[in-house]
Amino acid sequence: MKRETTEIRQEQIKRAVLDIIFKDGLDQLSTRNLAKRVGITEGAIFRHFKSKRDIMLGIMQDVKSDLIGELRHIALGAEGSEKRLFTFLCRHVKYLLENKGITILLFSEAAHMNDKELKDNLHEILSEQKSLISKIIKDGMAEGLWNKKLDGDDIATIYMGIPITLNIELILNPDKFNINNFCKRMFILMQRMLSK
Amino acid sequence: MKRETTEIRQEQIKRAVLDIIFKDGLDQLSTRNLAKRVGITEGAIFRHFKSKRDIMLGIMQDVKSDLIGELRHIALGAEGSEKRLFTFLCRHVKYLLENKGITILLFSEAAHMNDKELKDNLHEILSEQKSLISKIIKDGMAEGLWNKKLDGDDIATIYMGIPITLNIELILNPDKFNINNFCKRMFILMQRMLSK
DNA sequence: AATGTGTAAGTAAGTGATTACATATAATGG
DNA sequence: CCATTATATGTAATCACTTACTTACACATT
Repeated sequence: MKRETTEIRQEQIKRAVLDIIFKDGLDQLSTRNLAKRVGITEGAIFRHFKSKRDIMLGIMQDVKSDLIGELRHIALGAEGSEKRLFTFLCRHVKYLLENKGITILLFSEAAHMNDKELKDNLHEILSEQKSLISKIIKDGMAEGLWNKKLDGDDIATIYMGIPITLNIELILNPDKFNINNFCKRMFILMQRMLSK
Repeated sequence: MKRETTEIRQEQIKRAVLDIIFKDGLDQLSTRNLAKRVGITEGAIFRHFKSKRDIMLGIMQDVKSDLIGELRHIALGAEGSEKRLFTFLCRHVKYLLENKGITILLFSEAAHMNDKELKDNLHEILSEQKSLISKIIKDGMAEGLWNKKLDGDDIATIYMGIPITLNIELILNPDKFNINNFCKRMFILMQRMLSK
């Protein structure tokens, strides 16, 4: 009967959620399995989170503060647009690789769309990413770097597909998919799309 | 007690699956709700499919024969690569718009990855799409239309993000998202990416 | 002694699937 | 052509099981 503080348990539980999702699949994400993975009983889970839904909200909150926080910092930074776009993309990819269950969790929430708060959170996360990308692109156009006639939103749409596709490949093709320099390779294609 | 043939019921049931997924969300997809939507009882569902899993397999089979069949026909057709790429993309988008639950269904199967047959089906669907795209791109390069130095697989990766992103936008932004000329707009960006 | 963290055993509700039985439609034989 | 038998499609009730969550109680730390 090892005891830990709620703070520690909460982190362990959120970690376990992502771990289960990526390694065992979404259907294995029950409070039973979650408890087993953390090494406590099911009841203890509810000592640290008032509901399963609350765990999900907590994870989304982490994404907002960790990932979005960093991405915002990059996008609004002082570097040139080209550098910012590259750093942004690489940071984004890195985060997804370090938190492999995140994408599935987010999109499963989109698919189970009966919870307004969860859906709003996801919407906020994605639209913020998109608008940060749009910002970088607009800056790059103003700098005279990229073609001004392009629609920034369309570019952002294409951009958003990259991390999602990455995650799907990671699930379906964990061995075969070439992850080396992934962000660099994608960046080059984005650059070509944007060029004058 | 209206009676219909198994063939008709099977179609109705598969339709209802996609309808429920897109309109009510994945968590509403129970055999109970399915029966209600079709207008029969739960037991009757199992008269026409031996399991819920079999319904999913049936839908995947439809995707393979309908969508993939058409895409293959386009990709391997006699038109120029540029025309084929455009037609391919537009057909792909059109299919997803007409079968709005499909993407969610497919990727939820990827997320619940404990069923090898379902996962293999999904893998087959996606990798076939990718290789058809790669084919078109390779042809275009051989025609001297596009930059030969580009990695066809990377382009295909970017391409695959387009339909997925489309579907996510449809769920999260059903009103705001601009669907007009979507395939044309995406095609233009693809073209820029491919250009010499 | 008080408080925070744990456990074991429950709950009600929902799941996919099966059962025994009913009835509509088609096929058959006189 | 009609009565009878099969067959295909339907229903209502129920199955065993899983789910998220709760309760009553125990024990560790301070």
